[in-house]
Amino acid sequence: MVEEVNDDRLLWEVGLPGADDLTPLTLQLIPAELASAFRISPESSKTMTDVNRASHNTFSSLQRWHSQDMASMNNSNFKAFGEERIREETLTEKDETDGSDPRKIRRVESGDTEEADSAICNEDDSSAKTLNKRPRLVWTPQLHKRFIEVVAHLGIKNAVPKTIMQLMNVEGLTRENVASHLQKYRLYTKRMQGQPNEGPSLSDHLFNSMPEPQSLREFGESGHLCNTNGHMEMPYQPQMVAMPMMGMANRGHVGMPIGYGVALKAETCQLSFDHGRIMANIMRCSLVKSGTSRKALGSIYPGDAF
DNA sequence: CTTGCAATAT
DNA sequence: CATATTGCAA
Repeated sequence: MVEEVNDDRLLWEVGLPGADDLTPLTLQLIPAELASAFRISPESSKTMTDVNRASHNTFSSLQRWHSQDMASMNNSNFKAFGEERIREETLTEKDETDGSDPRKIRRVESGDTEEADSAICNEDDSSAKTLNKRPRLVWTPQLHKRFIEVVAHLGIKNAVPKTIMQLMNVEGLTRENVASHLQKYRLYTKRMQGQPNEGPSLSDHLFNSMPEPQSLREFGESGHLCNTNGHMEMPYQPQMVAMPMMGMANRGHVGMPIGYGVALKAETCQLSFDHGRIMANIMRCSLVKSGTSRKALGSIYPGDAF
């Protein structure tokens, strides 16, 4: 899995919109007002040459960076994400175009698809038999962050397992997973209120290592980030970008936070690395109604990783 | 049917 | 310890 990152093309193929999904170069992509609203500098007309050059530069940067920091990438973040990724790929299997309930994916087949599985949960076959069990979820920092963000954006009122699960939008994540984590999280926060700061309980690494959600909204809340259905659109698509970046990509700001049920669909973007952060300059993009394209490069909302 | 919780199980 | 399950009462 990880090795595939070495294939440059993969970076651009995995998860990127297909040619048909993209707005033709000839079209004006962002209305002036929208552009200013999101502080996207006025678009100078780009030619195919510009686009290609940008792509090339990006490749170069990535390659340089990749080979240069590959060593340091061998640690926690990277590995943690790798695990998460495997899980998602495993659970996702084929069907990725909506449909069906991920919970039902109880691994009906029995022949192959073993490799990933066995790595996580091997065990004897005595009782295993046809009982294909979903590997236990690992709440990686990335996942937890996602969880925290969603919980923070929902009111305490709405922060219930089902809703959280939906908003997290992580393939394979079940309501039970969230419920369990939520239960634990609540205990943690409660315990933290009583004893504001105590000995860094060597336990809750995850919770403790993370800044508490600033605005735990008391009420339903509305406005930004929520569409008329009361749902937020912020797909979690870790497989979108080359893996090595994931550990450090957080907090990279791309233009302006975009909410209001709108997602940024980028055609090409140029990435650079600054102080360990990924800076992305979207050269061509279009605003799409959120939820229409799960394959969009990414939806951006305040604080989201890119 | 979903939640929240506590007790258990893995 | 971290998660998953289960049983029950809202």
